[in-house]
Amino acid sequence: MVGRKSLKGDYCPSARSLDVIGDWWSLLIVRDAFEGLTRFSEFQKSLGIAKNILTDRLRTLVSRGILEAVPAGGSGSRTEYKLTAMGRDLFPVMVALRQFGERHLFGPGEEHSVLVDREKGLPVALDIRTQDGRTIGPDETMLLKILEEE
Amino acid sequence: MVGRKSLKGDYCPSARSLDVIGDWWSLLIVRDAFEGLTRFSEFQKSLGIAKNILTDRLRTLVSRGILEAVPAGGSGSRTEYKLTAMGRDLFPVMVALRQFGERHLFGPGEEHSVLVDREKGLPVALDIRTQDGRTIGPDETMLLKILEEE
DNA sequence: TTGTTTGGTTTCGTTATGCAACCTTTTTCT
DNA sequence: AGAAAAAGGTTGCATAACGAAACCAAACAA
Repeated sequence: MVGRKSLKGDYCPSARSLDVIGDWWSLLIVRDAFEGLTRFSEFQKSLGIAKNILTDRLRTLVSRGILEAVPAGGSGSRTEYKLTAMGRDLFPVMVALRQFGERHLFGPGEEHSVLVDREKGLPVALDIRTQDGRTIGPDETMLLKILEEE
Repeated sequence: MVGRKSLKGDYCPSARSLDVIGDWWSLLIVRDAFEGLTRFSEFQKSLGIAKNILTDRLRTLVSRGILEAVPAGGSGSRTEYKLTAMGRDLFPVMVALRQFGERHLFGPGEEHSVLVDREKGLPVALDIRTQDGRTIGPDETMLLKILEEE
């Protein structure tokens, strides 16, 4: 292996995103961060991830601007890992993954957690829309490619 | 390693989704499939992935119901890999990743491809909304957890 | 101040990945 | 039809990523 391929230079935004958070653990860490976990041990307990790997992933997520390492409130002190503004912008990705899972990955009658509107307690919806408000699917869209020149 | 941890049994739909398409290559293959690629060689050329890995990923995606292997039109014949209905339901995930990338992973003035409404040619939007139509962010939501019993 | 938890690092063995060579079946060219 | 090329893989080997467990220093609690 010459090293895992990097997609940094790809013109496709999805590819670049995967380059940043496409790792198997990274999005799970982000998911937990959305649920309020901040400490090394919390992530480790929640995910069952090896400590050396968690160390690496947290560092990477921090270096990429998804998480920030802030000194924990106390005196000493230890660090807490919190989502940055950029990290919070991953919310739609998490919701999209969730909705896919809900629809396809649970048997009938099998229970799962549900993301709800805090105010009314009703499940949230995610949709893709045109500028004039129509909800659309993959077939009603197309990709406008930009060709770069040297 | 006793084998990569499986999240199949997790009650969190996001986790299960990641279990199915959280692999580094899988979502890139799905992305290409959304762009109309169907053949082994097309994916290989587009992604620069090693052939043995591509073989493995295509098989896995088929076995999980994301892609289907259909005999190519001709006489012989070779197989084409197409998104299933379930696979097409990954569209919001792709769009969410794309929007994140567009917002954070390109420098100002740096060009990238854009997903547009086929009819009007305008960029599409993705948003998360309550049942009564308000667009909301992570702070206005909460997770309703289901505790399973034995 | 002694012990315990937190937040790691190190070592080592296993798994995943990439590369290149090879192979068989289609398709294309003549 | 026959030869050549391309498609669609498979195999073997080298290396990088990963996981488990042991170890360790700084914080914190008693």
